[in-house]
Amino acid sequence: MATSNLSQAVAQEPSLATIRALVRAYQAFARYSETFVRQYDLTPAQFDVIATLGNTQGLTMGDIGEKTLITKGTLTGVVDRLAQKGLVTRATPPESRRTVVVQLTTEGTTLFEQVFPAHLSDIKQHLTLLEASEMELLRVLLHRLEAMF
Amino acid sequence: MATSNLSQAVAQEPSLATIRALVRAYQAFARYSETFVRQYDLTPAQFDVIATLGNTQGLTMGDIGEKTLITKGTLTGVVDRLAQKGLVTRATPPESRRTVVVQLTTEGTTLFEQVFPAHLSDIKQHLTLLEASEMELLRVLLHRLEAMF
DNA sequence: CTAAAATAGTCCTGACTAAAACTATCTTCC
DNA sequence: GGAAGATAGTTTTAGTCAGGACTATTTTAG
Repeated sequence: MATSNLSQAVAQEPSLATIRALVRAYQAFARYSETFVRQYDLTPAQFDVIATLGNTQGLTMGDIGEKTLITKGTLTGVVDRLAQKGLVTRATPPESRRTVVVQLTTEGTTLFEQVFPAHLSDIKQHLTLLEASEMELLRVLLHRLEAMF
Repeated sequence: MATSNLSQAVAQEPSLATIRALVRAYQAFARYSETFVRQYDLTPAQFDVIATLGNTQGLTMGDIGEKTLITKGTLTGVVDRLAQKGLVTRATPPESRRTVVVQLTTEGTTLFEQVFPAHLSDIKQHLTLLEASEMELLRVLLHRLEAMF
């Protein structure tokens, strides 16, 4: 379901077990998240775009790409499919005819209001087994790990 | 470069900052790892297969899929490309003509012996900024996080 | 004011992703 | 031993991914 990227290789080296744990934890979360959003007939990328557009007056392709980390070439196709489903519209503002503003339709907004809070509360429920202090510690350690690469 | 899967959405909810940190740390590592293996003209998936086949007498497609978490349909294409580069061979053992045993060629073994240890020591060098006790703590917390999904 | 450079999106290519359909080969069970 | 079911790989389909080429605009500089 997701790129395993080294998890297997790294497993053979005991001192790198933390990296393996990182990959596994991420994959577990990504798999769970994907299963959730697919209940609404959305791919993870499509959900990301919907979630990003929620509570805005529309964003340019560039803005969306920057926030979701989806590269522009890919984003064109993702927005194509969302538009085909009737969840977003594309518009070219007259004052800047080379930009494209993507906005949720009424249906898109309705879907956003269903799936987004549902997903967040769903994730939060899963996290109750870690205490707040542990959660904070984990967050800090992950930040430091991120900074090493 | 990798699926952002919710990282954007989650960012808006302070209590879910740890999930965001998880996604970011994973992405930083995955991006780094990918850059490394691409120096050897390998994709992450191809590297995973090479690393899995190293120090074995050959594995079946099923075995490789199980260890790398690459689904069988995808694996067919990955092995195709590795075979085309001359890094692996496919063979059908006479005692089980429906299985395919994939094995590193001499060139594949040479590449494995170059890229695998190099990558491991490279990663280890990046990890020196965390102390052993912190690394262990992070590993344990990640395990617990993984178990929640 | 116009030529050159930068910018915004789209399109194209090669690779990976999962899932499901399909083929070929075993195994099981009667 | 032969039909039914399970298993191993391949193929197909739709979507995502990065990177680079391409088009159309806008901006900058001379």
